[in-house]
Amino acid sequence: MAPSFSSTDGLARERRPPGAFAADVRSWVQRIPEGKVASYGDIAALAGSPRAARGVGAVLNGLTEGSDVPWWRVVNRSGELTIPAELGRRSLQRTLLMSEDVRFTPGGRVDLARHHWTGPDGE
DNA sequence: AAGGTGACTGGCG
DNA sequence: TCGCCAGCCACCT
Repeated sequence: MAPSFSSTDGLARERRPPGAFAADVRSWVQRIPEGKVASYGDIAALAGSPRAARGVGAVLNGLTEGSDVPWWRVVNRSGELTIPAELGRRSLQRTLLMSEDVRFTPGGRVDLARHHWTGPDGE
C-alpha cells in the first residue's frame, strides 16, 4: 500500500526561514505574564514546532544581556530549573522567579499547579 | 556543507 | 512517582 501520509501525520513542519523560529520563541516568551512560567515544550508548540523544545533552550541560550526577554520564566515540564549551574544563572533564575512571588515546592520545583501559563487562552 | 551538541520530552520498567 | 533510554529539532562550529 502506498504511503498515503498526506497531511494526516498531524505535524506539518513547515520549513521557515532561518531564525524565524528563534524570533517566534522570543516573542512568545515575552508574552509570559509576570509570576507565571511556561515549559520549553509549551513555547515550542506556540512557536509552531511542538517537538523543538530543545531548540527553545538553544534560542534562550543565545540571548544577549540587553535582551528584554524574560528567559527565567521558562522551565522544564516538571517545573525544574534546568539551566546549567556552571553559568551561575540557575540561582539567578530562582531569585528572579521568587521576586515575582512564584512559589516553589519542597522539592525545589516551581509550583506549576499555581503558576503554569500555557498560552493566551490559558491566562 | 556536515556533523556534533544540548536551558527537552515522551515512553517504559 | 521516579529513573533511564531514545528520538527530536534548532543552533553552532
